[in-house]
Amino acid sequence: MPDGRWLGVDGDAWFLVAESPEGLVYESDAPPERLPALLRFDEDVEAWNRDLLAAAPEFGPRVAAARGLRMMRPSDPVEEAFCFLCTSNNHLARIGAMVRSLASLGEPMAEVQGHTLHRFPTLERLAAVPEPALRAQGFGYRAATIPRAAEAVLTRGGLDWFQGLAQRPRAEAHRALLELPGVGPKLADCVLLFALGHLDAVPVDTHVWRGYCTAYEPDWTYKSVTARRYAAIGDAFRARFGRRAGWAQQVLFVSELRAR
DNA sequence: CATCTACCGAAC
DNA sequence: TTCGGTAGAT
Repeated sequence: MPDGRWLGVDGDAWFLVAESPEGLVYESDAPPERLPALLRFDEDVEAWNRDLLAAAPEFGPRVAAARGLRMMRPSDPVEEAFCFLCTSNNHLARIGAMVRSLASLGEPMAEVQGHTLHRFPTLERLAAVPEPALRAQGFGYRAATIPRAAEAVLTRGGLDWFQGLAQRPRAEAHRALLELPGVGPKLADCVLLFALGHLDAVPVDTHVWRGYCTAYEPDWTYKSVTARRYAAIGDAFRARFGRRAGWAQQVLFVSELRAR
């Protein structure tokens, strides 16, 4: 919003959030516990950081640099997956435009501050979107993968199948997500970490790769991210940080970003 | 196994 | 011209 507030949707709820010296002040159509749940205010981030520092003291400066970071817990894995489908090989401004474009295909759910807010479109709706329509909206080659990925999810059982991945072992759920068109190892790990509650998933993007190579594998710096090296980073994080591996990734990611 | 290239727009 | 995940070829 122009006034610095943030207006957004998660699943079937909208939130209008402002920062104040006393903390977050917000309006929403959801019960009061919904935003704290979305931002994991019910979790003890300081304890997470203590776990990180106990396992890796060299994370000290990164933990300090990542102060204020929240790892979100979005409610709908479908919404999460298709938003992440927009992020591959892409920049933030364009991602935002694409996500808003997808959202506009969903059912209107509220009118807030003059903005019409929409639920994220259903899998059926996404599967039926003509590729040319998305091309015209600037989706580029993702215009083809988005409807195909929606079709692939429907073939496997739709939303129930997707939500069921939260109960499967992480490695198995990762393999299942890789079968979706346009979803590679990084996007699969993002969906596992944020939407499916697999807190030991470690998405490796360009920033995490750079930070990891600098700190732990200097010989890899000018090499490419192969499937083997990708997996090795996640395994190393899980061996070192256990259930905090995903949080360690978040801290590494944000500290790298903020150092640029 | 790893490396290369195409994909599409944005930013340099 | 470089950047950035995925997919397919080599």
